Amino acid sequence: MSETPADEKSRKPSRIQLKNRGLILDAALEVFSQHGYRGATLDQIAAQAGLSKPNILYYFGGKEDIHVTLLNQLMENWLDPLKAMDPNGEPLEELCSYIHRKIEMSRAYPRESRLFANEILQGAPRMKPHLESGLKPLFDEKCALLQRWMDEGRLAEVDPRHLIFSIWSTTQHYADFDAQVRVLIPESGVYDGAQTYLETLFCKLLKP
Amino acid sequence: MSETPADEKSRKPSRIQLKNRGLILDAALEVFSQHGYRGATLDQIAAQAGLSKPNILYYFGGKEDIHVTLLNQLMENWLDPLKAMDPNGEPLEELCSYIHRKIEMSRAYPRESRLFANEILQGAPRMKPHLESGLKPLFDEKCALLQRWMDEGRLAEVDPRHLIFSIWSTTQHYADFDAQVRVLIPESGVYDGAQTYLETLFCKLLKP
DNA sequence: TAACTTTTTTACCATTTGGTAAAGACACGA
DNA sequence: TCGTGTCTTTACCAAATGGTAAAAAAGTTA
Repeated sequence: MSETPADEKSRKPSRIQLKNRGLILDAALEVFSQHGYRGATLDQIAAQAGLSKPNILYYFGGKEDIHVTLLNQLMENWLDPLKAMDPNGEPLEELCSYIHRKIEMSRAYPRESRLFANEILQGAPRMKPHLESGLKPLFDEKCALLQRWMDEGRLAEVDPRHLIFSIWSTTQHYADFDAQVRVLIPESGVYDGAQTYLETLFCKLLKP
Repeated sequence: MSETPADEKSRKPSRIQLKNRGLILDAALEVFSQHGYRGATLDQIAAQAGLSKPNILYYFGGKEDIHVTLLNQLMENWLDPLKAMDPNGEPLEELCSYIHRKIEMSRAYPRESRLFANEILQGAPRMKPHLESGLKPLFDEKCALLQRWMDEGRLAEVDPRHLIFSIWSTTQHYADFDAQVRVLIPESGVYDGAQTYLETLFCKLLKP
């Protein structure tokens, strides 16, 4: 009669379940984003969450289950800024605000960025399907949109695919390579400088 | 009387030592670059190298020793392209050929790029000293050079530090996020497209 | 409060992992 | 070919790791 909370079928999660699953996912995000999947241990996650290891396995089916849950959650939020690029907006404006959102995400959610980076670095073993089914169609759609804007002469002509790559890489760099950035630019306010610089970079490139 | 080959003092490494240390380092590069330090195992490295685990520990002091050796080796080659930026050259030309060299390294040495990315992602625990003593001075020097060029009106004015970051991130992206790039651009010839795009990007930005 | 369910802890276990000891195989100069 | 030092293998080990069973504790509800 009783069911594991992790079970899809379980009716409504109790207050305690909600709280603890949240604690665990947050702890796991911390640990996975720092050490990658194989480098992270359940003990570390347990310690970070302030729970015992068996208690964690009461809420999740196992290490992999936690990781997959995190990646699924991530994928949704991660695509949002790109989705928000409006086909009916002003091209340059849309791109600038896309860049702006991406930098903001890098600043606000560096752990998520590193979790993603780790997964891709290691060959995306648990995420390739998601990339193909979720990211690829969106990517193609937005590439087509950019191409249309270029054909209409509203943006300078460049390869839209590499354009998107360069936006991703430059913005995520500040989260993913934080350790390096901190060494080279000890002061704070790095993100503000990045914001200004990247806006210039892409505006100069794309102004028709 | 006999000494470990790993010992600094050992006279000259024998033919066998040279070959096997090479095999091991190459195997370790493969494994570490894919799984990060904690995710890699000596057994994997041993299998990849075609040697037994104890045999590997005959040539290196331990897992960490191998990793550190790799990182040291890496650091040298990694700084070369930046070092090669000539203060007496033509600014735009120097920067373009720097970008060119960086892309070539991304194409030719993706494992090295991922090894580095992994280390930084995880907070650079074994590399922070190197970053401070090796990279930082060079970075500052080249930033000053770029600033001078800008002051002389030979380059457009931008923050040199973010300029360098953006060159690093865009070029290394193709090695580090290879798994993602492959999903989104299945064809070959990605690097040629990147070369063209990035040259446009930075030329438009920097043309005075 | 009594009965029942949900949550947490304690005590384990099998496997993997980094590493070692010591015997055996090999290379090579005298 | 013999002996000496170099290299490799076999057989281990202690610690760490993902995971489980089952009892104890804490909530919840009638």
